[in-house]
Amino acid sequence: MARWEPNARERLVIAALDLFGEQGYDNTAVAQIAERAGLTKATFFRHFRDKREVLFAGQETHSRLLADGVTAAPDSATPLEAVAAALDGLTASFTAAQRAFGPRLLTVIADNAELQERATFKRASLVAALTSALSKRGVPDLTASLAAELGVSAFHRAFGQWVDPASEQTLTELSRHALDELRTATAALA
Amino acid sequence: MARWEPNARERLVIAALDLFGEQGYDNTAVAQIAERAGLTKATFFRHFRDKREVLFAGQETHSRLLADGVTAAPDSATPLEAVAAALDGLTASFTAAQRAFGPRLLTVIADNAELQERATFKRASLVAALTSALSKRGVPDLTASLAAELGVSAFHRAFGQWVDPASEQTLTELSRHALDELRTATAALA
DNA sequence: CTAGTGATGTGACTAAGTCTCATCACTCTA
DNA sequence: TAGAGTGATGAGACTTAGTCACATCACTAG
Repeated sequence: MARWEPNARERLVIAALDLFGEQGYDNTAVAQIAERAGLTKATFFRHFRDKREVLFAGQETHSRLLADGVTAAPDSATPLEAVAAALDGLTASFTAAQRAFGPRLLTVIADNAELQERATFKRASLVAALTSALSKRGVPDLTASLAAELGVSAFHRAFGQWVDPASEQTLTELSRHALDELRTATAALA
Repeated sequence: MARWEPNARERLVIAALDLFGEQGYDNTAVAQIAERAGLTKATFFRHFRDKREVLFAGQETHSRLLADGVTAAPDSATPLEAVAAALDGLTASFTAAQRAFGPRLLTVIADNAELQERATFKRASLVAALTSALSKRGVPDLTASLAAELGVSAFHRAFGQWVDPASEQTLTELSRHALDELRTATAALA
């Protein structure tokens, strides 16, 4: 038998998602989340910087995956091709569990301004990570940030579709398709 | 003589900017800001939703200006031309006082993660306002959000340059130029 | 068997943000 | 001109996010 029940972090995330769904984010205290997970408030804050973060844990990993994907792309790849490669790496990392929790997660976030703010910031962090990785390949600043923006847009659109139980395509497929659409729309713009 | 000293809101903004600059955002309590402005904590929160908001007041106005600018653009205007017109309207609304406070404002924001998060969210609100105004003109979704993103990017780049005391160009000129550069970079992308 | 070590609990503390009620200076109206 | 609003403010209590110092406890390495 373990010293403590394992997976404290995961238990906290699930408790939080459940409670936010049942009562709303504002009506749920951190102490209550911790209690449902069999822990205390202090332990919650050892795992997450703040109350919002419990729904966004692990996003640093996504930034890393994107950056690594860009770095690993062949020198001959155009900026958008490097972004596409990075998206393949990122999307491949998603699990069925993440898909299953997706709809509830998106609903809870959509219902609360604080959470939308955090989500927006996380999105911007992904863009920044991609931009910086592209810059290191010698891509000019403006081009890099545009390509990064397209990549993250594609990912978010794809994630929204993937999470729909009716969807039958892979997250990777959806993401490639979304990036293609965005590239086309971009070409039509200028 | 007035019932109360006028311009409570403005006094709060200035007190906050001063104190954040002197002591840092985290080391400044709302009660302290209110005190320096000759008011109390409760009054502060009657003027601003939260502590961050004191540095971002009036941004709803910017969203409205952008949306109105897009709506007012001639039917014949392309999406990017409508965005350019909206930027002209927005940038024309900025005052010398805003330019003077700019550097301190940007410094304070750059030094604090909470404030960066709020700034990112405000930026996203501008993009959303522009996107929605473009959609109402019949611009397809993807095109609308891309054009909106370009517009807000241009504005932010321009604002950063304008606020530099060494700069001699108008905010409007800088913004037009930034949008041109972004359009060019976009064309090179696809 | 003992000295760590790392995750957790405890409880006190600060400050953000909310809320209710009182005040006060001015305005409008009879 | 008295008296009834009115709107911005003050006072102060209250909840909860977030921090911190210190204790505990179960396991591990020597």
